Amino acid sequence: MRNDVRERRTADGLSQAALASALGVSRQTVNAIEQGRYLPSLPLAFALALHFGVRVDELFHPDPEDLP
Amino acid sequence: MRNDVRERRTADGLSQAALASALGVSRQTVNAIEQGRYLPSLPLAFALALHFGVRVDELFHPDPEDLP
DNA sequence: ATCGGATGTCAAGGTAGCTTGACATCGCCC
DNA sequence: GGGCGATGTCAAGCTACCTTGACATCCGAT
Repeated sequence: MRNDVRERRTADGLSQAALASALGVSRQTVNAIEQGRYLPSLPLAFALALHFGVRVDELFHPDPEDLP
Repeated sequence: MRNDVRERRTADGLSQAALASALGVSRQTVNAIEQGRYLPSLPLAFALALHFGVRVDELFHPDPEDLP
C-alpha cells in the first residue's frame, strides 16, 4: 500500500510534527505511515485525506497483492 | 463512522458469509463492521469498496466527531 | 563550533481489528 | 416439527496500530 503523504506534506511545507499535531496523532505515527512501516487506521486515513483536500483513494494506493 | 455495507451486500443478494469469503475475512468480521462494532482496517475498507465497485468514501461516511 | 529543528528509530505498553470455535435464535422449506 | 441457512453474539488469543519517552543523526543558521 503506497501513499503520497510525504510528497503532499513537504509540498505544503509542513514538518512531520506539524502534520501530526494537525491530525491529533504522534510524530512517530506520521513517520511510520510515510515510510510504510504500518498502515493508518481508516479514520486516520480519512483525516489525512481531508487535511490534504483529496479523497482516500487519491492518497493511498493499494497494491494488488495486499487486496484479498 | 457509518457505512453502507449491509445495504450493498443485500442488494447483491449476498450472505455475510459469502461476502466474507469473497473478501478473505471471517463472517464475524463482516457482521461486526455492518453493525458498527468496530471499523475495518484500511486494506479491508479498500477491498470492500473494490468489491462493490465504489470508492472508499462512497462506502464509509466518517462522522465529524471521529475525525481528529 | 554549536545550537535547534527535522527526521529516523527503538522499547514498552494499551487498545482495536481480526481470528477460530462455539452456541442461540429466527425463518423457511420439506 | 425437523432441518438448514442466515444472523447475532461471546470468549480467548494474536497481531497491528498508536502512544510516550528516549536517543542518534543530519543539516542550516548563528
